[in-house]
Amino acid sequence: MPELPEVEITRLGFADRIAGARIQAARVGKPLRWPLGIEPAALVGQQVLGVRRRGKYLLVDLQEGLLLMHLGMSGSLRFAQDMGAPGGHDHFDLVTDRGTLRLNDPRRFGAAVFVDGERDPRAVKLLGSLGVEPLDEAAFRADVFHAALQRRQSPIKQVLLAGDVVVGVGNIYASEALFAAGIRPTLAAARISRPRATKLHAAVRATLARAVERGGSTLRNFSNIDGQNGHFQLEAKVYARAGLACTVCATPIRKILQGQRSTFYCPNCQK
DNA sequence: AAAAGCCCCTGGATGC
DNA sequence: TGCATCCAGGGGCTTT
Repeated sequence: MPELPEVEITRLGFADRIAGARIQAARVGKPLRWPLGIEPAALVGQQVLGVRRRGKYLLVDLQEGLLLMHLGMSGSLRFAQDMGAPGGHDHFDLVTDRGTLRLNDPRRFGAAVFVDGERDPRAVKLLGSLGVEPLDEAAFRADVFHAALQRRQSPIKQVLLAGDVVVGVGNIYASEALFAAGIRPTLAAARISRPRATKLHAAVRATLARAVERGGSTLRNFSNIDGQNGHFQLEAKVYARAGLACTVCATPIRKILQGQRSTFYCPNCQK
């Protein structure tokens, strides 16, 4: 579900509201991808310092340690004062004096994991091999991006998705960014010229930034911290548009499978 | 090191 | 209506 824009929209929605809050209780529901790694009761009394994002992970900084949260394919977070009783898909609650942070995740590919810090082995394993942040201008450089692509033989779509070159680009935005750059998703990354890599670099940034502006995409489960849907899906040029006319040239959009994931592209606009 | 497959899990849409 | 099949914003882990 949630790619970088949706995770960032989620973060923006509650980071300021939860910063400074005191944890009063925590509860876990059915098992998520990984166990919390600490007794929920042991979090009580801790203060929440703030919320950062790394790729598609949220890092909730506590006085001692931090909480890594991931939304998986179907997760979403809510933050509210009067949260009410947890439903069948509410699998983690962090109750604070400012409100309750609740993770709802039907498929349970998401997670909430407590670690001592970013140097905790568990954190290193999850965050240590992530690529650069696409919206960080200092970190995401066109020339470095091109050089990284030169070392990869797999199709560019799968390199974008892998997250070890650049993070946060999921299945929707990979297709959208490649369309914006006019690059065929099946093209081997190493065969992309410097000018085209530069164009893709810009397209990745622009696509993600625009999606954040529009509140992310809502296909099925995603809603922001207050339960509202995103709107970027309405602007998708190729994703989930198989058979429909390309908005630029009217050629039917094609759908293919790459690494068990759907890819959408325009066979005329993307070479 | 890189690439390719396999899973984890639930629910909605589609087809017979 | 009932049931089987397919598909879905991810990504860690194992095997080549």
